[in-house]
Amino acid sequence: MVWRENMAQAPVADIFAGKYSVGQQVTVKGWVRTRRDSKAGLSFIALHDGSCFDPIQVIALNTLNNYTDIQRLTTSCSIIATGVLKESQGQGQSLEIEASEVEVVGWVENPDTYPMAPKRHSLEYLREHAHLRPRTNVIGAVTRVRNCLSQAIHRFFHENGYCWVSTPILTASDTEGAGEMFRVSTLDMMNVPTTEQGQVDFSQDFFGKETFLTVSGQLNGETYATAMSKIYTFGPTFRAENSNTSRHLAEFWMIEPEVAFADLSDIAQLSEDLLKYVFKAVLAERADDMAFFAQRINKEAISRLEKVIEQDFVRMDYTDAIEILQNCGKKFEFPVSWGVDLSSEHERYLAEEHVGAPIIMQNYPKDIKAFYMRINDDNKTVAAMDVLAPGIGEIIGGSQREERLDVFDRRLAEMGLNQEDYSWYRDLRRYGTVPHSGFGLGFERLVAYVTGMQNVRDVIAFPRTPGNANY
RNA sequence: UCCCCCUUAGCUCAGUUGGUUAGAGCGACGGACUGUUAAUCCGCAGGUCCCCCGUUCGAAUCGGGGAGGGGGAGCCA
Repeated sequence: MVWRENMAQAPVADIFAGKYSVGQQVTVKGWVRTRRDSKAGLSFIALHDGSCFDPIQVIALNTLNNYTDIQRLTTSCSIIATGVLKESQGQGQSLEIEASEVEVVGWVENPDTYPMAPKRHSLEYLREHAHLRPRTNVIGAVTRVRNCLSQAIHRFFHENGYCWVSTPILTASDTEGAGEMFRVSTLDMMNVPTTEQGQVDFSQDFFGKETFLTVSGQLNGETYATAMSKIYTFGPTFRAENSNTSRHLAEFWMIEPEVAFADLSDIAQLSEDLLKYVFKAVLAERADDMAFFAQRINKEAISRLEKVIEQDFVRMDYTDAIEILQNCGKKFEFPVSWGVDLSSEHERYLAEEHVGAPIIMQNYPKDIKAFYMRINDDNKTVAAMDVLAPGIGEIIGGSQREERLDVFDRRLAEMGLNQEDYSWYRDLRRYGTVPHSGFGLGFERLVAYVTGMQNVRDVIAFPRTPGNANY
């Protein structure tokens, strides 16, 4: 064992997992959630250390020499408690620690104004105290589930022979078409160098050209997929869009698998397998946190995941979806006809009412999709797919990529894009081209869907949104 | 970027057609009680009614502007 078990500190999760036996001496380190005093001459301290949902109960007898201090403990004081692990005499918990020593490491000054009172707070309020909110039940649970999902995603890809590629965050490619980009520059903004034409002279900038934060690792990912066969990226992504919704962040994390010798149906199946795998992992590994979400956030948090794991995702062609929407007898704010992009109300109707489960929507009109998507034989649609989840909407967007150089060049020309700007991307089609496909999974949307949390700002540690980069 | 809503105690919110001293619950604090479990009971403290300007004898309340927050739409993941 490289990492020796630290006998001086027992994670609360390990205690509840039975890694310590009753009668054994243990030391726990963490923060006070609540303290209750009994006239029987003892205090009950609920201590949490983030390792699991439940706090451990520490019994502090009034025979401790610092018992008067212990009676002043309030929420979030940090303590180290050592004592014997015992079966609890009270209801509500199986195990507790009868402390022989309780060291107060850090007090909470002025408990009256400490922002995280032991009571229910609104999620909006917690957002405004983002540095203290991980100490709460909700955000602690979100944080563990998020971690569980991250680990499960890596495990899924690893077990299936995928290679994790870290694609660049800084990019000079401003032609990715996925949205507004953040500029990255070391130029003196008070004294910007200009060209003779009066434009900003980016040749004097750090990289000698205009650079941005990435909006997608896909194009880079394709280069590695056409060598390593199966790759994925998992990293931060940036969009400078002025989006103010519960589903958008300026900085978010995205998982982008890219697979050579794979067509649209392969990638659709991959998305379904991946989601089911991570759903199972969360239900198995974070039952405690999921029970909390089911109790307090969304009654169906667990049952709907169980249901989704059981059934096949419904595959639906865009063209069929349009027909369903036109014939469903429902009035939509935006009328539906073949060629229009589906809006939230349409996607929500299909996923939540018509099907009641995740939908894999496929084969969209080429005019509403990106330049790199593969043209279908009908010459009207492209091999694109979106996974629409009930309650959250688009969670995955992907496609088969256009691998035929002549078709690709024609598409570029149609869209008024320059071949020179895509020289290395075109090379992939010139040198040993191969059908390949991939998708992007919005990680925060995934965490929100799994937990039932309604706003992606509550499932990332420090959300960045227009007008807000605090902490 | 567009539409709508909100801002009153540490937190969540009431606050009548504009009227004198702005309320409740929770939290905090003090006490009672108790192998308790955001426990219960009693008590106490706590307010720049988001900011600025205006209308008025008088503004938490009405009008204008600003700031912050939320929901929805679009963009997308």
